[in-house]
Amino acid sequence: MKLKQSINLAIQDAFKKAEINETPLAVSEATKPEFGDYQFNGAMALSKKLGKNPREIAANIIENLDHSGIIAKTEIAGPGFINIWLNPLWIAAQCDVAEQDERLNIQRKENPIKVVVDYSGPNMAKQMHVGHLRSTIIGDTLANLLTFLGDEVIRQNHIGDWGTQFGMLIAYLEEQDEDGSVSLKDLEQFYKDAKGRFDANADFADKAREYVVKIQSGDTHCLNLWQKFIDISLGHCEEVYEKLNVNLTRDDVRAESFYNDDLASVISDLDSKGVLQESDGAQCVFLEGDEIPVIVQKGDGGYLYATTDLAALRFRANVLGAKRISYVVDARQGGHFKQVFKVAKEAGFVPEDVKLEHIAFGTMMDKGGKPFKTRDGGTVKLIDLLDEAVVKAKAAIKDKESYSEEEVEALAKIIGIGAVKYADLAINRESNYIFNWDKMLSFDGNTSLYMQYAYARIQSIFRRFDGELRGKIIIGDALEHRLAVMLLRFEDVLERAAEDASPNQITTYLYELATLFMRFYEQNPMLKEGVEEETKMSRLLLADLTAKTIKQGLDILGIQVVNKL
RNA sequence: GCGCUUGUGGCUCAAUUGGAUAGAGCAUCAGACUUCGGAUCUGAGGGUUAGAGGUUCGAGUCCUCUCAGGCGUACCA
Repeated sequence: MKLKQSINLAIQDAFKKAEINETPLAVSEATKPEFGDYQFNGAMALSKKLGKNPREIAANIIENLDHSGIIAKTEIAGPGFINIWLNPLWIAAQCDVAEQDERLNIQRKENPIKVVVDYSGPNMAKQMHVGHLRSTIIGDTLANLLTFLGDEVIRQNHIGDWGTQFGMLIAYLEEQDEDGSVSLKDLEQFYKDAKGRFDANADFADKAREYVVKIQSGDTHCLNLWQKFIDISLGHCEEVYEKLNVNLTRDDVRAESFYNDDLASVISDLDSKGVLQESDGAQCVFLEGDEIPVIVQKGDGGYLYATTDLAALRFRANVLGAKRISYVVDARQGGHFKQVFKVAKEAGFVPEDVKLEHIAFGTMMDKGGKPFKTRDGGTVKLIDLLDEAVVKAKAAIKDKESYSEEEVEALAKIIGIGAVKYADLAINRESNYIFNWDKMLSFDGNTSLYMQYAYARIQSIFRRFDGELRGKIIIGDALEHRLAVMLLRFEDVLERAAEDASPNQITTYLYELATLFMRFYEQNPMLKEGVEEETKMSRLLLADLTAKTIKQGLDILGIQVVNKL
């Protein structure tokens, strides 16, 4: 249900009838219940243009506004706000439609586009660490969201599998003379050991350098070793994705190495476009207004990550046909992407109408506001963090006796992982955020557990209710009215979240919805004695729609729900 | 130095993109149970939105300056 749009249409209609020849401002949600459900603030803005008092304009709009359909009541307030109350019968009917519909009456986009979402992007030489968490789950949420709304989403996991370090790593792997499963169990250790060997032994170092050249020139033996290394390393990532309930598979991997053969043509194309310049022996593109150029080829002929990114942009726009390309990458790389996007457009690698965006996010901090590290200052492995979340969740489960061991295990997984993801997604992605176990595993406030609790409570009602859910929703009081309007807002929220690529708009909405439901639940009994059948059914239907909305919202965030908690 | 970015109650975060009296949670204090799941709900106190100017009907949001933090700044990714 595109609620806002429906109201906007009514306003537009009123504008026409009132012969106001302007495009009205969009309505917004009322800031307070006393102000109705929605408010129109456009009268003030028109005051100067039309040379009239805003309240006069507002009155004119209201006179011409249809009060027999969506809108039940309006009033002029303050300098010229129009407060709008929606028609309870209309709201109820819309909720009924949503409740009956698998997609909660949310239509797929009429004009879907192809969107590339580039996220996660782990480095194969190392294990995934906490720094990869945000990219992985924010990107996954965006991909889920756009898919749900009807776009054709192409997930791209741009893994780092190319570069000089791999010569050293595969040379060391070969020397270990085993299938790699043991020594590669801990990639950090393996890297350290390889580096130690590299520094201590000149012959080994020579061999490592030789292997770099060999991989890049397609030597079969070295490529096989490299492939083996990548397979094992990628396997570690997949373990993390599995635990995180993230929808990334091997099919989504389009590694740096994939673009290797395109790099020379990136340079020659830039040259033929006339944007290439030599500076200090390196091949550069100088952008207007920037002092430092984008270096695309080093003095020694080697390529850089800007080169690979340009190749990837070209591929995504032209071969994959993307109209929107979203990079979910740390905010610190903002400068890099700004430049690369500019070069890509200037060189004609990407058509003008393709939207390129850097979905930047802040750094994860510890309680003291410092970058998140282990006690001895090392990076925290993501897998360790997730395992710890499950352990902590298990400890937090009450009444463990009433569950089997498997059930506790399954429950702890969903709760623990869900808590980590929710806590991250609930925060405006651009700001740094403070990682706090106690807060994220709390049942109070805007947490995944509060949401899970609300959901489980509704499921509990339906376990007790052994009838057939029929009848229809009747708005009985102010609280039910607010709850119903909130439920109908879901699509607007999702659209906005998709537009801005900001998952926290979804979490904020879900929290408001759950809070409102809890109040409704306390105040309006369903299964208790003395509740009339009609009222009971209406309330059950509202509860059911709330549960479905929470479930769908969490599903987009990649968080599972449980029926019992 | 230059560039980007952030600054909102004691703490952690919101604020529908310029709208009305800046909202939540935690913490503090005070209430509500023969619990449709109290892991809940109701209420109270707590704010010069870092500071100073400006733009306009209207500013946490836009502009300028100042202060304080973070990050980036030519051949790593």
